This record gives sequence, C-alpha cells and structure tokens, in this order.
Amino acid sequence: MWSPPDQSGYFEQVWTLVRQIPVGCVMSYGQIAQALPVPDGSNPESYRRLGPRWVGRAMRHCPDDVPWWRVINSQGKISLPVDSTAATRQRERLLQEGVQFDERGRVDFKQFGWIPESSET
DNA sequence: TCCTTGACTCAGA
DNA sequence: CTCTGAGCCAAGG
Repeated sequence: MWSPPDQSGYFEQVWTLVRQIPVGCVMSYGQIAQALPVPDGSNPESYRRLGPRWVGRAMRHCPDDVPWWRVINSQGKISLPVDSTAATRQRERLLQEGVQFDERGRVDFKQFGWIPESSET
C-alpha cells in the first residue's frame, strides 16, 4: 500500500533498524515507524498513519538477513493470518529466542519489547 | 478501466 | 478485554 516517496530508501531504513533488534526482543510496526525519521515529502501527521503500514510492506519485501519475526503489531500479536505458515514459523522463531507468548498468543512488550537507543553510534 | 486488497493503529462501545 | 470502523495510496486481475 501507499509507498513513501523513496520506498527503497525507506525500506532500507526499516531493515537497518530491524536488524538492530536484539535476540529475544520484539518491536511493533508502529514503534519502528515512530523511531524512523519522517520521510521527505510526507508530513508527521500522515506519516503517523501510513508509517506502520509502510513498515509492514517493508517486512513483506525484507531480505533474508532481516529478523522480520521480531516485528509484531502493537497488540503484541503476530500480524499474519493464524493459519499461515509464516505465522507459525514466526511464533516458533520467537519461542526459540526465548520470547514468551501469552495464553492468547500475545507478547508482553514490557518484558520483550525493545526501544532503540535513540540513535546508535 | 474499475474494484479489491493490503505484515497497522487508535478510539469508542 | 474484545470487536468495529476509519484513515490513506498504489498495484494487480
């Protein structure tokens, strides 16, 4: 959906940030969008709405070296169809890394959520 | 060419 | 806590 002016560049920013998520931690699409700078040609208000979806799109096109499974929605749940192979694989990977799921299949951000150090070195 | 469909989030009932 | 509806733009059938 609605790509930013520089989709490729934005995607790379997303991937770069996702690659920084430590093992055993998770981030939401919204957090990622919020942590990234507002793309040129887009105002903060619109970006607040579109950002998360752009991040989601970036995840769908992410390279193999991006830990996409550490990205979930703001509800702490996997944002993929429950039946899908991808969703199952994501849950398995997170469990492997020590991320625990609620009885309702939710991850507690207070425990596993990761906030970027504002700006890394 | 028109219509459907998106790895989302927030607010309200 | 769970469920619904709105916001926004482009690509594919």
